[in-house]
Amino acid sequence: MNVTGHTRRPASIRDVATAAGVSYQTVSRVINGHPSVRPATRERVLAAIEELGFRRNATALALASGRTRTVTVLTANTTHYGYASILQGIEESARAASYAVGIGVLESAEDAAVAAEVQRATDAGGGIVVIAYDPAGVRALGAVPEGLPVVGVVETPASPPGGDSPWVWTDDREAAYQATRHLLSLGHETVHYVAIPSSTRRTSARTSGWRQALKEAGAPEPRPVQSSWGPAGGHAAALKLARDPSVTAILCGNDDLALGVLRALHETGRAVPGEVSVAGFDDAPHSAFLTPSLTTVRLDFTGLGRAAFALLHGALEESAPVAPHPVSVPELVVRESSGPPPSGS
Amino acid sequence: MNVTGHTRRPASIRDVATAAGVSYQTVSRVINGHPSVRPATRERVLAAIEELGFRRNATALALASGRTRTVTVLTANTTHYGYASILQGIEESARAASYAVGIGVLESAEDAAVAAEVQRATDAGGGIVVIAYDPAGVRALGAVPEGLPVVGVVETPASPPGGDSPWVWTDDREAAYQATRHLLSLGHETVHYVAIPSSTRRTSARTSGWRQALKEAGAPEPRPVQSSWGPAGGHAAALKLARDPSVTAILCGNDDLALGVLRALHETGRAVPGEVSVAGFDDAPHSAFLTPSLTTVRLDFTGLGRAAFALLHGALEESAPVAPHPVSVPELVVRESSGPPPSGS
DNA sequence: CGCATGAATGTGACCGGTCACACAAGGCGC
DNA sequence: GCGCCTTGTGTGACCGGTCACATTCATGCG
Repeated sequence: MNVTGHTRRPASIRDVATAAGVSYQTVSRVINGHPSVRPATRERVLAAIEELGFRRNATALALASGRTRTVTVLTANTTHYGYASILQGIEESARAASYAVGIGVLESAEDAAVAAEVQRATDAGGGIVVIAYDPAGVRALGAVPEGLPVVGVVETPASPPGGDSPWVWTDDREAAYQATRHLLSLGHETVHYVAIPSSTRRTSARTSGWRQALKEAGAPEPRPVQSSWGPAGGHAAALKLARDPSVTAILCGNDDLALGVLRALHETGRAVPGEVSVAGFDDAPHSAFLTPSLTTVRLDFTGLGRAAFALLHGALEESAPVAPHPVSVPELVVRESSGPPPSGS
Repeated sequence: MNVTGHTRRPASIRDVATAAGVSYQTVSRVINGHPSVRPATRERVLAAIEELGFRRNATALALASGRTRTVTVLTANTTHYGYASILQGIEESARAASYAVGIGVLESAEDAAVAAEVQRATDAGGGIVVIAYDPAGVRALGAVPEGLPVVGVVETPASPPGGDSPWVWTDDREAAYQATRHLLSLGHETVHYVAIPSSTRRTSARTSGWRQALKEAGAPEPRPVQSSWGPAGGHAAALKLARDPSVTAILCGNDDLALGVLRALHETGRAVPGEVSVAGFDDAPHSAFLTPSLTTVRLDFTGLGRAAFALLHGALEESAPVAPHPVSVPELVVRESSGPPPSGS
C-alpha cells in the first residue's frame, strides 16, 4: 500500500511541462543541460521536476536516441574468482559512466546455445563484453556480428595488438615466465606445468612463458599436463605427477588447480615445499590462507574488467576517454608453497 | 566492414509488412501468435521475417507494453562464492523465461550510494532481486519503494513466512543445528562459534541453530566470536580461540572463515582434527580440497537464486508458475576437519 | 433474403522521450 | 526603421512496437 493511496504512473516530461507552464521540449532542454533556456524558466522546470519526482524514462530514452547505455557481459560462469572479478571491474566502471550492466551466462559451448546468447546480448543494444577464456566464450566472441561494439577479454590477442584491437588481456606470458623463473632460481632442475584448457588451438601464453623460462635456463621441458579448470583437475593431474620422484616443482594454470595439486601431494605423502614446490596463477583470495600458503602470480582481474569497459566506452562514445590498456603488470607473490628442492635429489 | 557493404538499420515490423504486402499490425499479430491470421498470410509474413532477419526490438517492446522483462540483481559483491552462485541461479531461470538480467553492485552501505543504486535498478524497470546478507543489501532492500516487484534473498525472513512474502532464504537455523549436533556427537564438550556479521540487529538464524543444539545437549554456551566475511577474519578470531586449550570444536559462519581458522590453528600448532575440530558453512568448491578437507553444510545457492527468480516471475506475470520456495534442505558434509576431541582432554 | 456474427485485416493513437524545424522577441548594424 | 542574427520557446514527426477500434468480407440463421 502506498502513502498516496495507489501507485501512480511516474511523471513524464509532459507532466512536468504542464506543471511548469512550458512545453515538453523546454523540459527536455533543461534535463539535457541545453544552454539557451532562460534561468528563470530553468528554475521553474527544475522545481516541477523536483516536486513531481520526475525521472527520465530509460526505455523511452533508448528508443528515441538509439543509444542504450548498456553493456552486456557474456561469460561461461559467474562463480569463478577471475570471471567474477572481471565482472565486478566492468560493473564498477559502467556504474561510474551511468551504464547499465547486463549479464548472460553461456551455459554450453554448443553453437546454437552460444548464438542464442549472443542474440540476446545484441537485442539489449549497447555494447558487449565477452569473457573469452574458454571455448564457450571464444565461440561467443566469434559469433558476434561484424560491426557491433564488442570487447573480448582474451587469453592472448589473436593478432598484433597494434591500434585499437577490441581486446583486453593480461600479460600471461610474462606472469608464467616470472613464476617459472622463480622456481628455477630456487634450484629446481625443471618445472612441470599443469595447464588449464586452452581456449584456442594455439599454444597459450602461459605455456609459452613457462617454456621460454625453461629454455633460457637450459632446463629440460616436460610435457605440459592438460587439465581442467577446477581443483578436481589439478588433483587428478598431480596424482600422476606425484608418482614420478623427479618432479620437484609444479606450476599450475590457476590457483584452483594448485589447490587440487596441493591436496594430491598431501595424499601421496609428498611434502610441500620440502619435496615438491607448487605455484599457482591468479592469487585468489583464499590462496594466502592455504596450508601451505600458495606462491602465485597476482593478476588484476578487476583492472582488466575496467579496461574492457573503457575500451567499449570509447567505441560507443566519441567523448569517452580512451584508456590505453592500463592493465597492471602481473606480480609474483612468493609464499610457503615454493622452496628449494630436496637436497638429496 | 560488412558483407552487405555497410551496417543497415535493422528491419522493423513496417519493413516486414511492406515486404509481405500486409499491414504492420498483421505482422505484430504473427509475432505474437494471434490466432486470427489466415495461414497463407502467416506464411508470407514469416517468410518476410526470415528474409529480412527481423528481430523484435526489445526497447520498443518495453516502451509500448510497459513490461521490461528484466530483473536487476543488487548485490554488495559478485566475487563471493555464495553471492555469485545466487546470481548464476537467477540468470539461469531468467534466461529460461527470456528475461534479461541486470546487475548493480552496492559498493558502500552508505545511504546515498545505496539509494542511487536502487534508483538505477528501478529505472531499468522490471523486477529487482536484492541479496540482503549484509548491511548494504539490507539497506537496499529497505530502500526499494513500496509497490515495486522485489524479492529479497535474506538471512532470515523478517516476519512470519506465511503467504507470499517477497523473500527467499535457506534454512540456516537447521544447518547450524545439524553442524553443531554433529560436532557434539563426536564427543566435544561444547562448540565455539565464529560468526559472520549479522545483517540485522536480531540474532542470526545460524547463531540460534547453534545455540539450540548446545542447549539441547546441555552444553555450555560460549560467547560467539563476531568476525568478518573473509578468511582474514576467521584467522584473527581463531588466533584468540587457539590460546584457550579448552576449545576443541569451532563452527564457522562460512567456509572462508573456516579457511582462516584452519590456517590460524596450523600456525599455532594445533592439529585439526586431532586437537580441534572445525566445521564451515556453504560447501564452497574448494572446501573439499583443503588439507584437512572441510566438514561443512552444503547450501544450495543456485537453487536459492532460481527460487528468487521464480517468486519475482510470479509477481510480474499472472501466468508464471509460482514455485513454492523449493529451496533444498541444507546437507551436512562430513570431511576430515572434524573428529573426536583429544582423549586426554 | 436481410441481418447479426465472427474472422481477417487495416487505421490511428499512444508509450516517453529526441530531433529538426518554425517562430516570436530582442539587440545590433546600417 | 528595416533586415538580420541570436536567443528562447513551441510544434510536429519519429523511434518501433502495442492497443483499441474501424472496416471488410464470408458465413449462419431466422
